[in-house]
Amino acid sequence: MNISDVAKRTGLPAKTIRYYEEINLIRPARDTNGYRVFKDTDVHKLAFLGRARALGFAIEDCRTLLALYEDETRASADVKRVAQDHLTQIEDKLAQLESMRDTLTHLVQECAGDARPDCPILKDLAKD
Amino acid sequence: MNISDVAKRTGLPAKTIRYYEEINLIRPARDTNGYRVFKDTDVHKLAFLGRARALGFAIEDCRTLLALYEDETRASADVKRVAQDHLTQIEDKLAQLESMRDTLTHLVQECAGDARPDCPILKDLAKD
DNA sequence: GATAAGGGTTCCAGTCACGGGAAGGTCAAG
DNA sequence: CTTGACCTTCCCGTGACTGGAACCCTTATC
Repeated sequence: MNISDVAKRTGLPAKTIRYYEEINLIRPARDTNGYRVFKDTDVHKLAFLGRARALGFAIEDCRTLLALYEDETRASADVKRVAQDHLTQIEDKLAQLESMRDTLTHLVQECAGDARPDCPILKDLAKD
Repeated sequence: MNISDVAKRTGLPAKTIRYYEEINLIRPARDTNGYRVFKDTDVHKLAFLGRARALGFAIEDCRTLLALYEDETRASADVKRVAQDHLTQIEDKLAQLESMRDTLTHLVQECAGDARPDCPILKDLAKD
């Protein structure tokens, strides 16, 4: 299978697939003409990576998860720890964004949004 | 005032202040020895920028907001639009993160997290 | 007068996970 | 034989800094 077929199947851009090879997440074979040749296992790994990325895991986490996936003697605790750490980071980020949203929502509501220069948003940003 | 004093006052790292000068957000004067010399207006601008960044505004938005702040004939509608657009982006990001959090929370709960290899997290990532 | 500490300066490289685009090789169809 | 759609590698740019090297300036101390 060539790269564009794999891209269609996995939903990943070809660029991304090449990048994943470059950083050794996958190692597709090569045809005599230099084209990458993907086996089902490659496609499967890429789909795995795509889903892990969609859950927000960093590339290095994805590498770890893939290694755990391929290690049949893994402990589920190792997987859980990676996921739990990531979940904690997401929750931190959420709290931060919610705080921003709350402040911004308030400021936007206060602002008349007309032709006059008076603006509580700027006033807040410029407060001493 | 030298850069480290400004860093203390604004809470911004000196590196960041130099960066803001490099991209022309501020233009501090220079002493004969080459040191940056910050006036109160510079410090004020930097504090403004720090607060805008803390609300998640992109640097280019900060540039716009600063320009609006300094333009006494601005329309508050222009400020509000920038803030509203940013707020919308934050809400999109929030929805995305919440979706990740929900999925991850569920998966983490399902995972035994013990020495056995069986793991619903990996199972989910590897699903067809 | 030498030196050391603690400022300051510039410049370069790295971060993260790709995306865009150029230059060029390969393949199947008409 | 050419056209068009593939494929390849390589290099640059993204955002907003951060770290570090190499070097200059000032002040205090020995």
